[in-house]
Amino acid sequence: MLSVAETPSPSDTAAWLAKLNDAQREAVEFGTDTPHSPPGALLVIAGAGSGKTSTLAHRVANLMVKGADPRRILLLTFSRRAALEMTRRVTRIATTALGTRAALAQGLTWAGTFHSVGARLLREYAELIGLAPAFTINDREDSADLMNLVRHELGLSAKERRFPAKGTCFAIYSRVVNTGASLGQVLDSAFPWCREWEADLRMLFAAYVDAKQKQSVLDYDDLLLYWSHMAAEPAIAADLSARFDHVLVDEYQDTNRLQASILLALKPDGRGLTVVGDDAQSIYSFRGATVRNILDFPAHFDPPAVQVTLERNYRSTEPILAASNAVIELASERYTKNLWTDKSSAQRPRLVTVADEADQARYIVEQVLEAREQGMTLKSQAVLFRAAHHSAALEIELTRRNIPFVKFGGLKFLDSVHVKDVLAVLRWAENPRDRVAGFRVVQLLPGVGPATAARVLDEIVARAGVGNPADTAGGTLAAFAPPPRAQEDWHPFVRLMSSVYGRQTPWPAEFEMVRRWYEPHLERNHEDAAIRHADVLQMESIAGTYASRERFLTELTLDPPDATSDESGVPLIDEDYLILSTIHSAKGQEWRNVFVLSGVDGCIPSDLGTGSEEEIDEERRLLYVAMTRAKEDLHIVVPQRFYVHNQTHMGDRHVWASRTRFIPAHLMPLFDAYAWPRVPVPSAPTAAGLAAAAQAKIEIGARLRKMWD
DNA sequence: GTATCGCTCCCAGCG
DNA sequence: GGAGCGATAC
Repeated sequence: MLSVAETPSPSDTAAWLAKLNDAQREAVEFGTDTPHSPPGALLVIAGAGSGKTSTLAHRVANLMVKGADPRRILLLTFSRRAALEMTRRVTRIATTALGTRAALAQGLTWAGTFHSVGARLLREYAELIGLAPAFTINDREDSADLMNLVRHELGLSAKERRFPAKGTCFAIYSRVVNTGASLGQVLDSAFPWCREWEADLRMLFAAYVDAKQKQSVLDYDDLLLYWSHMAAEPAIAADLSARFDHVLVDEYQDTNRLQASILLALKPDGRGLTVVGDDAQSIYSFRGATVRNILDFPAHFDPPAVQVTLERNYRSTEPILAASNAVIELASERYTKNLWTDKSSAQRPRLVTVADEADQARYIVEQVLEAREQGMTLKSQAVLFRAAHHSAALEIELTRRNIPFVKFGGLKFLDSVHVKDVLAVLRWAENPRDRVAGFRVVQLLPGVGPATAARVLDEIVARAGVGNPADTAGGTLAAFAPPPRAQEDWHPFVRLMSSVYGRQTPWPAEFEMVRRWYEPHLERNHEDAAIRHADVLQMESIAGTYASRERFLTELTLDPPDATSDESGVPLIDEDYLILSTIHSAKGQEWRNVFVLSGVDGCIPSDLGTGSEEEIDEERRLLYVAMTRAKEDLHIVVPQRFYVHNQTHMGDRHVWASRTRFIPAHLMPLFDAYAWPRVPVPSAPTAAGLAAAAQAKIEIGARLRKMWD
């Protein structure tokens, strides 16, 4: 990604740094001469494609070269994928730079997401802060389920006016935690239709927190919240912050206030702290991220953090960059730079008008195959979209044409019922107090519903008292009198649970045992048991790669497989396949050929995200992120007509869409605009004439078809 | 108390 | 188009 710097490097600079440009080198070398007594904080503003990952990796490697202990470097990334990539690159660079000391690079063990590092630290310090070390972690769905249990117990579900749904309750709670704002503020700004429930919500959240603590379960937010409180506790704070000489954070524009507070607690004076990000690519405010973190970062410290800006782009051609810059320039608030590049090209980004989603799919397939004919692998091409379901029509067309693809983002493996069932057994085994898991598992038995399940769980907790419920839960189940209809299934169930509570079968054989127990229930409950069974088997092979049940559960919750494909399972690594991805999941990546799906108002911006100026600006940044993923060729496809799926019997069958508002008419000269399929027009057609002709043809065709709808 | 059916509501992005 | 809910049947 880096190209050779235009000025020769000074003679005292090591050869492995010579490839960096001046700004990159400044970021890499800042303060590294005194790695054991680092100077103040460093902020690197890194534009799209400016060699950010490489710069950060070089900085880490450089710290190690100058004598920093890799075991005392904390590297926080946005995703596990990014952490792996970073570790890989640091190792490679360090191997070049360190020569015989290259093995040092293996010591970089503290690289991960805020959540995974938090989970690891919390297990270490659990006893000190009154947390059961065997705590289990609820994903978003589990958390919402627990919120729901509590909601029912408090009688909030029986209000005459409908109380917010479980997911909404959890979203409100999560936002309060992550933004540090008050409940009232959050309701006003993001959930105004729930305003009337403030008092009930407050009560619900208190009970939810209480339930989590009694059950020794943490949700995602708790991983940050406990960490933040732990870091603020004087007795632990000193120990915690002394563990790490250097803390480096990637994608800082997408951190929230809670995460910022953790960093400040770890490095109050900013010494040894490096954050990297780009405010133009901030796209996660829906989960509490605030661009203020990066904007206000320098002023947090005295003296203020040193700022380095990387604005040379090594990724995209000049026309792609010009169009991207123009799009982001229209933001109402804008803080940074224009990117520049010396990669020239005659090809402007394309703005392609097609009739409808079916034509959009056909256009993409045609273009993808044509590019492949010319030697561009499928893997170096990607289709990006705002929401996971936007790619439905395309997926059908790709399957029909036998084009393999892998889709990132959207519905997760872990969201399916059968996967959650199996995981619930394991989570309940790990932590018998986990009520959501237990509730789910017991009800798998035919004849057992919520009432029986609640009684079973109550008895397990009562019998265990303050002791370890894993010791007594098996006995409690054995002694329990099941309802008559569940009689037959009860014994195998007790045998299974006693075995897993007592850890009688080593991991991963235990998984197989659980799977075998689950199979008949799977077949009984699901028509499509065969497909689901394949998922469970796939999970079993993943389970085999983890050292223990606890590791498996933690890792799977914090880093679920993020890709799905047409067939179950991800294609083999050496196969070629097209990339489909939500724009959010495309963060940090790049492809030679990029298609942006449905560049229309209602999709980008999403019709759900046009409430306020801030929301619209975030949607604009999303388009900017999508556009700047492209290296050589960029297609923004604009279908003119959408079928409405969610309609009443006699409802209108389609809507007309217009080009995204983020590309207004005066930006059109930056694009190569045309309609597809191309329509032959006699005598020197103008682009506008072509488009109009195509439009007319489309409209007439549509009307003729509609006669028979 | 549990299972099932049909109706209604609501719909993104993610660790 | 799917999840979640209430009403109804076992």
